[in-house]
This record gives sequence, structure tokens and C-alpha cells, in this order.
Amino acid sequence: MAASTLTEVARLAGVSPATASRVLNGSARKPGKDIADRVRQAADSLGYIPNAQAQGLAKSSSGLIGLIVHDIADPYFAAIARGVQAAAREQRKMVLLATTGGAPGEEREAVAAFAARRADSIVIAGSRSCRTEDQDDNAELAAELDRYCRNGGRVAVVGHPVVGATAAEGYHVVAVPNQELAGALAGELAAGWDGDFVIIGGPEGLLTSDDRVRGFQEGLARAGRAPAEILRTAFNRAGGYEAGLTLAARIKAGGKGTGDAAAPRLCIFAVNDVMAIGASAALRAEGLRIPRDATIAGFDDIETLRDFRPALSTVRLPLEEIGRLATQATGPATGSSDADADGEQPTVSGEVTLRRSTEAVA
Amino acid sequence: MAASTLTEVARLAGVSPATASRVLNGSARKPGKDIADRVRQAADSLGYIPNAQAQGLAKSSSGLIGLIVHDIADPYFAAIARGVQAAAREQRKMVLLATTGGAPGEEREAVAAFAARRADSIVIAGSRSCRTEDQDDNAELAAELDRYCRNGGRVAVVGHPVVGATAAEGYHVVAVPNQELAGALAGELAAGWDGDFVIIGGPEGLLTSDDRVRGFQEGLARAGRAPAEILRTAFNRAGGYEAGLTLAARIKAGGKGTGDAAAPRLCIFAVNDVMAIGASAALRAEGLRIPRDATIAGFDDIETLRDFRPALSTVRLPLEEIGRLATQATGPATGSSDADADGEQPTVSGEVTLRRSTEAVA
DNA sequence: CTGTTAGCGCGTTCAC
DNA sequence: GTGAACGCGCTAACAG
Repeated sequence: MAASTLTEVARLAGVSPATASRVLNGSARKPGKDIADRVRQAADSLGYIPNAQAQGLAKSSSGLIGLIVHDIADPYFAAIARGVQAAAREQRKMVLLATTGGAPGEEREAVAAFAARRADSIVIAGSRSCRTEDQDDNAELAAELDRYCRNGGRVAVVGHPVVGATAAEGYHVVAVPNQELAGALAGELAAGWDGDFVIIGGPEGLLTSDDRVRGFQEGLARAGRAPAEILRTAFNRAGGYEAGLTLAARIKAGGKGTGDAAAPRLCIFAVNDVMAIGASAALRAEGLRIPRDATIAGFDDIETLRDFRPALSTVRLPLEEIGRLATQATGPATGSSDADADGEQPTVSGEVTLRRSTEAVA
Repeated sequence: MAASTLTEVARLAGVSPATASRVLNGSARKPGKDIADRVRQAADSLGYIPNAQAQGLAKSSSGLIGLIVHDIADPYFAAIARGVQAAAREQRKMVLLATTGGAPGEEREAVAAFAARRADSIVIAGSRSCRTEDQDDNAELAAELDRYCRNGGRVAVVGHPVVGATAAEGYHVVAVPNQELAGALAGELAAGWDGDFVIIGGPEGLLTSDDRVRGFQEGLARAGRAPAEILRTAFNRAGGYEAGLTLAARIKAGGKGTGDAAAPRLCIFAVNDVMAIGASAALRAEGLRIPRDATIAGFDDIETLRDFRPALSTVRLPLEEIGRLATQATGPATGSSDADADGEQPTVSGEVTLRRSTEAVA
């Protein structure tokens, strides 16, 4: 990776490296118009590309933004990544990507790697876990982040604060009202439906999942309903499918065949869209139909999934904007001359979106 | 972004920076066991994190892999990105992400940015364009890539070579048999269907789209069919939807109502799955049903879309593996002691996958 | 096996 | 306005 250096450009232009640096990058001092042209010409005759590593070393900042996701192929994270990318471009920075599968240990490694690269800021998307088995890793992650912040790094976390992280300078949380929204969803669902509810949740301890489960139960309670049973499974399509099979068996056993208007249908709430789609697929594979034999709702309103039929009831989350906000929170102060307190937490809002998958059938 | 330096660690351990470096990183020389422990202890008592920028400057290599995609939120690219990420991890490198929307000009900028960061290699996913309006940008992109390669950088391009790029050292192409596969799809479709075909293609000049269109027409010809009409539109869901509306109007006009067995149904080939889904949505919105009123096939076999009903006939492409292969091609020689010629082009294979969306109805 | 020296490429004080 | 020096943090060639 040898390329032409600033020194070479300077020599070719017959000036000192310092001068060349001043013209090729924005410096306070403006070199003479004539000499500037000479340098610029020399530069692109040599195909000069500044060495960002050296620049970073000298200026002690890298122009890099680190992004941590569970899985970039998951449409949820992909959407957030798009927002991060867009905001990064506005800040004229590049994004470094790390995928961790959600394991706190790997997240710690990713943070360390970003710190090593002297990333200007780090955005952590994806649910945190508070299971006891992750306790140690979480502590190390928190310590790593804390050190990163103390060294001047800026951090934004989507959804929940990192477990055990002390609120340090430069540490931002983009709050996602999972619990409230899940409650609202439960309320609207309960208004048009008087049967039983079941929740397909992720593994216990996954904060996002837990919040949505809790919120949904609260919403049910407010509507005077009994708490829903909770099925725990993996936080992805496969998990949803598995739970769907279980429910299908139960429906078929209890309902004594489908289409029986007297048999109470089940209303299923899967804590995210991808799980809901998995569950739907399972039901269908078992010969059940939605919303005839059961109704189902998800969460997130993943764009790619909007064309599914029956259209999935869900809670719309502005994923791309979430990524954007998180990134902006770590950037330089926004132009708005408004109250721009450093500790201010950007908040996003979602919207309950009822569609065909939870429609009452005649 | 000030952190503790190697020098500080060395001082605290009472050794020279060089020695500290040798123990903290894998060097040829192994320092004494006793002194090594002392250094290591000093290092993590200080929370030392090596400065990758400085390491890169000194070693003239960065441990970075640049990935260029049109849009990271597009499931096609997201899947490839997952493969790239996985391979990068195996090479103990990090990935730098750039999104360009497919514009050659922005791709050129991205390559320059990667070169500036001294990325060890660059993976370019996403279709190239050969429209005359992109000619200049393409030339500059080719020049930029060429220079990057000459400086020792390694490049892998998915699908097509960069237009106008001279086959330089370190320049790899992961060939995707779009044309052959599209032909095979046409063949299988023609075998079970004797009506008309229509193609929904991307803008003319998009190489991937063009290949698939061409291959499909060839397949039709081999089956003794007349060439299909081609609708040009945007290479995304919106484009598919738009074309779908057009076709819906035509079907309704020509068929004089749906379900008329005498009216020839149309078989639609959309050059990618996302467009096919868009077209399906449009048909449905117009009251038409698949496969009753028209049949449709896509290309890519996007994972997230597999749960759609009616299940979409398509061509399965190992997207994740494509990303992995491209990345590996730019990495150090693979372990296989086999013929490992540098210019060898990894090839992937796909598979025609017929599903319900193209089923003949009774 | 360890310490010393010399860069890697660039930004940034300083003098001129 | 311009050039010469130094330092960013680390590794690689040498001495010892």
C-alpha cells in the first residue's frame, strides 16, 4: 500500500511539505494563489491521496464511526444501519461495522477494536441482555465503554443503557418507548377482541423483549384482561416458527377443527415482526389461517415485510431515524441553537398500526 | 481520544517500548517469560489499547476491508454484507462500509476514501452501469481502482468487472452466472406454460439487469418462444410496483375480467425478487390474483421474502457465500495447497426454484 | 534477548 | 506568507 506522499508532492511543486499540507487541507493560513495552484496540480498529477492514518495520528481523531449490530442481514439492523450511514455521511465520516450476534463478550471486543482505531464515536444498536450468565461480560463491556468515554469517545446506545454503565460524559441513549407502545398495542387489540392473548417473547433477560412483554401485559391489565401466557423462544424467525408450531397444535386440539366460530380464537403477540412472520408461517404450514383461526401482531413494522398478506398488525418504529438520531447524538452539536444540553436524550415515537392480521372475521 | 500509550506501559514496566511492543503483539522474538508478564500486567493495569492508526502507519497496512454497496437496507446487499463480515472476521480485519446508491461517481469517492484509509482490500457489490451518462464517472472509477491496485491494494467485484478496468494484479471478479440462470429459469417456465411472457427489467445499462434480461430471452428462444416484451423501470420495489400497475391494467383490459380461462394469462419475470414483490403488490391492489390471473417469478431468492404467499418462484443465489468468496479472494492465500493461481476467479452457482407463484392453475 | 535508533506520513508550533 | 523543526504512537532495523 505504498502511495505518493505529501512530501513527494511538495518536492514536485518546489515547496515545503508544510505549505503543501496547508493548501491540500483546509488550514488557517491561506498560501499564495499562485503557489496553491502549483501544489494542487502536482498533487493530482501524482494522484496524491492523503494518508488518513497519518492524519489521524497527527490530529488524534480518525473520522470513523463504529456501529455495532447483532446481524447486519436482519432487516431491523439493516434499517438502522442505513440511518447511521446517512448521518455519518453528513458528518463526513465513515462507518466501521461490527456484528456480534448480541453476545456482550463480542460487543466488548468490538468496542475495544473501535477504541484501538480511535473511532470518534460508537453506536450500539441491538438489545442488551441482563441474564446472569452475561453478567461478567456486561460488566467488562460497561468498563470498556466507560474508559472509551473517558478518553473522549462518544457513545450512543439504542433502546437501553448498557447494563451497569455509569452515566459518563458523552454517553447517550436513544430511548425507544417499547413498553408504552406495546401497552398501546394491547389496548387497541383488546378493544376489538374478547378472546385470549398469547405472547411469543424472546429469551428472558433480553431487555427489548422484556419491555415489550411487560408493556403488553400492562395494556391488557388496563383493559381489564387477564395476563397473557408467555412463550419464550429465540428472538428471530426460527424462534417464531417454533412457537408457532406449538400454538398451532394447541389451537387444533382446543378448537376441534378450524372455522368453528364457537371456539375462541387466539390473539398472538410476537415481540418483533420477524418472529411474527415465523409464527405465521408455522400456522399456515399446519393448515391454519390468519385471521380466521388466529390473529397475530408483531412489532417494528419492517419495511420489507409490509407486502406480506395478510398484512401484519404491528407497531411502526422509525428505524432509520433511530440510527440517524443515535449517530447525530454522538456528533458535533447540531445547528439548532436551541437547548442543546449534552445530556439530552433524543426520543423517538412509534405508532400502533392495525392491519388485516388482527381483523375480526365476520 | 487520548489513551495510554505503549511508551507509558513500557515505562511502568521498566522496559523499552520495543520490548513492550514485542510482548503485546506477536513478534518474531519472544521476550523473557518474566519480563513478559510484567509488561502484560502493566498494560492492563493501564487499560492499554494499541493505537491501530499508529500500527498501520508503521506497518503500512490497516487491517481494514472496504465494502461498497448501493444500499445496506436492501436485503440483497445486507445478505452479501453478512458474508463479507464473516470472512473479514476470519481474517481478523474490520469492515468499513460505504453506500453509494449505485452511482459510479460516489463509488469512485468511496474507493478514494478507502485508499486514504489504506484499506487492505475493497469489495464492490452491486451492479455496475454502462450508460453513456455514467461513462466519465466509470472511467474515473476504473482509474482510481487501478491506482489502488498498483499500490498493492486488492479488489474484488461481485458480478461484473468494473467497466473499463484493466485487469490489474490483485483485481478479482466473483462471477455470478446471471445470464445462464435466467436462461434456465426461462426454460423451466416455458416448459410448463404456453402463454405470453413479459419482463420487468431495471434501467437499461444496469449490467446485472441486462444480463438477466438477455439470458431470459435466450432461454425463451431455445424453447421456441417469441421474445418477451420488456418493461423498464427502477431496480427496486417501487419500480416493480409501477410496472405491476401497468401490467394489471393490461391484463384487466385484455382478459375482460379475471378468471377467464380462455384469456391467456401473463407470465411475468421481474429481474429481482424485490421488484417481483412490488409487482405482486400492485397486481393484488388491482384485484388480480397470483397465480390465477398471472404468474410471476423473481431472482435472488431473498431470505426475508421466502415466507411470502404465494411463494415466489425465483433463482436461488448464495448471497452470503458470494460476499464471503469475494472477501476471501482479496485475503491472503487460502490454506488449500491446491492450484491457487492469483488470477483465479471464484465462481458461484445458483439454482432455479419454482414455487407456487408460477404454478399452473387447474 | 534487550535497548537504541530511525523512520511511517502528516499537522503544527515556531522562527524567518 | 513560507520553511524548519518536532511529535503523534508504533514497528523494524540495527547494536549491545
